Amino acid sequence: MATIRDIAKASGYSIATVSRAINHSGYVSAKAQQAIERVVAELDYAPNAIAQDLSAGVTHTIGVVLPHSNHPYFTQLLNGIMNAAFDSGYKITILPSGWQRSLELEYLEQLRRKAFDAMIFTSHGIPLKELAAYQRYGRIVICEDPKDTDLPAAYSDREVAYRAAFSWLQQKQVTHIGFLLSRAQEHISATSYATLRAFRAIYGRTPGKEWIISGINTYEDGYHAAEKFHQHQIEPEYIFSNGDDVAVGVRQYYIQQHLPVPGLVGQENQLTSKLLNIPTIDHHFVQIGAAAFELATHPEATPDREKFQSDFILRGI
Amino acid sequence: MATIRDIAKASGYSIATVSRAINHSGYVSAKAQQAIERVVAELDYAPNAIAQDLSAGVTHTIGVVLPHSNHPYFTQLLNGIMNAAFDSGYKITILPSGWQRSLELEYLEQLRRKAFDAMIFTSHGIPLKELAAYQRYGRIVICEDPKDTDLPAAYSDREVAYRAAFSWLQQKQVTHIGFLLSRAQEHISATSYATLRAFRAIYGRTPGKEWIISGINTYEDGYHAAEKFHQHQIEPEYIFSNGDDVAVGVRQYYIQQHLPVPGLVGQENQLTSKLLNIPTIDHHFVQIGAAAFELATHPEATPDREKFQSDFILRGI
DNA sequence: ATTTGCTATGAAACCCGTTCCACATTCTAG
DNA sequence: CTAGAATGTGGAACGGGTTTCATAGCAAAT
Repeated sequence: MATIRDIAKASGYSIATVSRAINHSGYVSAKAQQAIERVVAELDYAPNAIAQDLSAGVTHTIGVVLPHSNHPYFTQLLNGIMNAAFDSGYKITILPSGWQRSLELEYLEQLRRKAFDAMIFTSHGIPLKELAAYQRYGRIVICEDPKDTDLPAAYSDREVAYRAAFSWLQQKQVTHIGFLLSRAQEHISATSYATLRAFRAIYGRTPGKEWIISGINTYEDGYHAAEKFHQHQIEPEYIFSNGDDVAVGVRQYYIQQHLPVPGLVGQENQLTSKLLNIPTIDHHFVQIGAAAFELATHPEATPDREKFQSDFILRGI
Repeated sequence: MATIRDIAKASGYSIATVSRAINHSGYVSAKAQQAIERVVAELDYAPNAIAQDLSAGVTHTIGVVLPHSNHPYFTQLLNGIMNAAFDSGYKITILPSGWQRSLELEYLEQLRRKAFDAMIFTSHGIPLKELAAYQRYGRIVICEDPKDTDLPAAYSDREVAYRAAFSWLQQKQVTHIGFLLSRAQEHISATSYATLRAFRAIYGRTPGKEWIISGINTYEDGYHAAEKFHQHQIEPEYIFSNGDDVAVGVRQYYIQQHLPVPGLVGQENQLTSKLLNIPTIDHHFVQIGAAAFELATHPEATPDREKFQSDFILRGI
């Protein structure tokens, strides 16, 4: 491949002039411009992107940490991020983590090594405090409540919709509710925490442990969780699920066992809940993804927190 | 940020020795190693990834062109690619294209400029011939039949399953079949072409134009396509859909209109078809994605074509 | 006639690593 | 004891751009 020095040599101008000509940064005579352009075309020259990045000290790349690529939460966030990135000149690099500490640290290390200009954590295994410490190496945006850290964040006020949902259930005089929550390590799962807090706010009590199953994310998880409820003779009137697919998995279990299907509340407002007429919660993750991208690429953004209202979508009354 | 020259200065060794110490490439005394490591720790030094890339002439990045991020075809391919990339040391950059020629060319330009080591086109708008011409700038892998080009490819032999499906329909004495195909520009849509060819092979005839609707990819598209059939008094016994979600959209339309739902055949073997007991076709795109990644990262691979058998999954007989 | 202010150009420094190669030691085998 | 091998080290080139700064030519302003 031809380099800028080749162009300089072949055109008879200096590399400085060639650089100026190529970047149209002025101070190039019409004659020089033409001569250089001809040589560029002849030698099929294109400036090396890595060299430019090195020189500029930026990569125009945002690393997006995705623990789990099948869950709609992440798909929706990613879509939002990509929409926003579309003609921003930024590239998006996907960093699958599976919530593994070692992987997350490895990606943060890449940030330290300037492989990315910024990072977006759609979710995280390592504590926020620790994450915040890496901000000195580059901008880090998270997609949940940043708590007492100073991390920029775009996230959903999940409790708004959760409370609406529980109020609705309370009005229907539903008392026995099963909870299928996300990750097992409850202290780091904002979702699970918000769910239970909203429940407590409306119902004034805490659900018994046997009514909660954690680590539930997929259709299959939902199916097995329902099985577990059944085996332990836990019979919820309603099951509050972490995701529409989860709800559908639950439903599938009861149908296959020829048991009455309990009421369901899903999350993420996906095709499946629409299809089966299941009430759901929309956290507007596509919007949140877009907001996260903006926060990542505009370090001077103020405020650097964006909280979105979640909506409870009533269906199949 | 500290650079390798800072470390050299502070430790009293040369940058060559520092580089060797950091990369453990030998010829460094224990004393030097220790001294250098201490300074590295003190100055919080980490080698700049861009500089390394420039020096090495590689980016360890694969660009993946995705026209459409919601369709399962792309999601599955991407998952396959990411699985394979996982601990390969490669990063995956997503390049949304919407099948737009201008965008695809822009991404190819980036390849030319060495922003990626290789590219995977999960689908493409520009002709294969043109794509093939860019191979001189880097490896380009496609996910369909490369035809008469020399592009490396991982793809599904769609016709195997299509024929199985049509044979099954023929045995059931189904004669009126509606087709919901993907892109409108039929000459570049391998899927649509394969579908119709398989039909012709089994049924010995070509479906009438009024039985084919193109540009159908989503649930909503399916819904509207069904509406169109209905409005034009086209009443298929079976509708062969481009994707499970499409099939579900079709079903939704007929149900909402209180019309009998025609038989359906989906594609991609997703949750939705499982749920509604709709026969479907599995093209194994996760595997294909993984294969595409391997082809992209092993330029010397032989053969550089991998064709996967598709499977017709019979359900709801 | 002199100063000021552009335009145009190129040498050289800079971004930050890796690696080649020359040179000095220190082993090791014959 | 000595030639040859292996270890340790650093200067300098290299990867391929951008940018600063000095210099020169030339026109407008004083």
